Amino acid sequence: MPKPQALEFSGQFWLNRKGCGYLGAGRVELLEHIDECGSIARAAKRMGMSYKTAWDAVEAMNNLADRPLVVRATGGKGGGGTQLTDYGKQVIAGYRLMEAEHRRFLARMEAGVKNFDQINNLLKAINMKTSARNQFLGQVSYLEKGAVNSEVKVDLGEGLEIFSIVTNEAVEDLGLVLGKETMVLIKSSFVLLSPDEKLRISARNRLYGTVREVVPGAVNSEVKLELPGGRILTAIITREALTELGFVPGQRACALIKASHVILAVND
Amino acid sequence: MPKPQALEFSGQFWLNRKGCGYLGAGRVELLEHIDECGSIARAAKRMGMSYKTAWDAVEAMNNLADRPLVVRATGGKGGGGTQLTDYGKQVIAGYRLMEAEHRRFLARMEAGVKNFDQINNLLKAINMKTSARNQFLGQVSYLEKGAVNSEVKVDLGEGLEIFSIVTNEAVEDLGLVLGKETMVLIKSSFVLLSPDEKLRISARNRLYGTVREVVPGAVNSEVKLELPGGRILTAIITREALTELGFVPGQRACALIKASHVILAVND
DNA sequence: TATCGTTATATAAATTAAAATATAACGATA
DNA sequence: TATCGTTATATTTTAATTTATATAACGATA
Repeated sequence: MPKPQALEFSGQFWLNRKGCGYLGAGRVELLEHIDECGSIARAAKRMGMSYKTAWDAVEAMNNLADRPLVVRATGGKGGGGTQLTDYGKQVIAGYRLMEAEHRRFLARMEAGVKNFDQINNLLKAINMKTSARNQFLGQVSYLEKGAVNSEVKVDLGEGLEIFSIVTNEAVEDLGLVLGKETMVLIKSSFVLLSPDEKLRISARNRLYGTVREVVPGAVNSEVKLELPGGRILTAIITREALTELGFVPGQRACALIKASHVILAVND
Repeated sequence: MPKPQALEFSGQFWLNRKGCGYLGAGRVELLEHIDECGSIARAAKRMGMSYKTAWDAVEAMNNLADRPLVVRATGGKGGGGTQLTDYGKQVIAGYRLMEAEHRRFLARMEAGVKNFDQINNLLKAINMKTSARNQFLGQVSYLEKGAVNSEVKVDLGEGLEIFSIVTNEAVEDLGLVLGKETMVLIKSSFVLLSPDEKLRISARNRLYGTVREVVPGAVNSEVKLELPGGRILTAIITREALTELGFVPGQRACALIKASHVILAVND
């Protein structure tokens, strides 16, 4: 049994295209400096890179990208210069996001792995894909703690809000606070459907939308409801309920979800 | 808007200790070759590495590890040789696991990111931590497809089995097949508790264990049940139920969980 | 039209990293 | 005690990479 000593996780990642290096940490930094300086030469000097290396990098990136990342001008009032295109700025932002996600991944590994004996099980919990069909992203907009459970409201935008009841332990563990970005998971079999838009029921969550698809089954049927913002909510209802209530595409319907049926998940 | 063209994600990761490089892809490969050859010299030659580089690597690893990864013998019948220690083999296995996890992470990123506009939302779904308190790892041991839903049985070992009802869509998406390693998620509020070990109820899952902890609350109370194999199952029950049924630590109890309340998650 | 600082391109120099080579020490074995 | 193939260590060569340097083209501007 190894001792739980300091083990630091490091890593890097980059994007290739056609087998060639396309975007890496150094190149993105270079692009950012170019954005600030307006010149390849100054950007290279600023980050201690030779001009040739910098120029080659820019050339390679521009060739591999499906549209230019920079526009280069030679001659002119200041002798020329290099500017990022809007697309170039998007690419940088995207790369930074992915890089942050990669760092989180490494941090999670480091935190989860104290020694090599437990690795096997812990690792498998890091990267998961769930069977919950309905997954929406939003921000915590309300949080009320009880003795054991907490009530959490998540704002999904487009006027959509979801209430969830989770344990206080979960609130602590997930670090839920107002404004925190949170993923809402709802198993499709927990979604009740009603054609009545104004019914009185104890279910805390009522989402109104339009039926988009109906897949009948022998026992259960699947109904897809389009919510504001184009989001799709999948519901599983009994065949009996389907024939009785008769949902058809285009029809308005109301989805009902108990707050205690809503699972929350966060990113960090 | 960029075209959704071939974007390959690459990356590498390694472990540091005291700021120095400790374990990387190349070094692990070297160790594996040493394990097969029984000699640093032959291992180096086999993977096209110079002997000095190999020797330096082994030296550095042995110095940084908290116990030796290899034992080196000089002289002797065959002139000497190098063998991996048991710990060294464990370390290799651990590294390979982590590496596989890292590759999966990159593959998920690559699959999720078709273009740079959607990155933001998609990425956030990759790395998640859920509010479901109960998470157990097992293998699919039974799978029966219906018209819309499938019934899945997951074997958790120690005689524990969990049934789950998920949509066929989920079965496809998660790639569930017999033997597949699967994580079982159960929200603690979906767990019913009964002191009666032989009750007749429609809940598909019955897990027997011993009460380990009781946290009373104003409305709901939390009860932790120890299952075979030392696993802990957390249940949230109403205070009313707690006083009526009177669970106390040490008592035997039965946890009841509807199959449709069980969420499955897989790693790949 | 001469000037400017940059891009664009090539070539030489220097630094670095890796590999090849050489050799001593080792200790069971014949 | 001479032999063996390995570990252990230093030294030399080689190769690859990077940097430095040089120079032409550029085009608005004064």
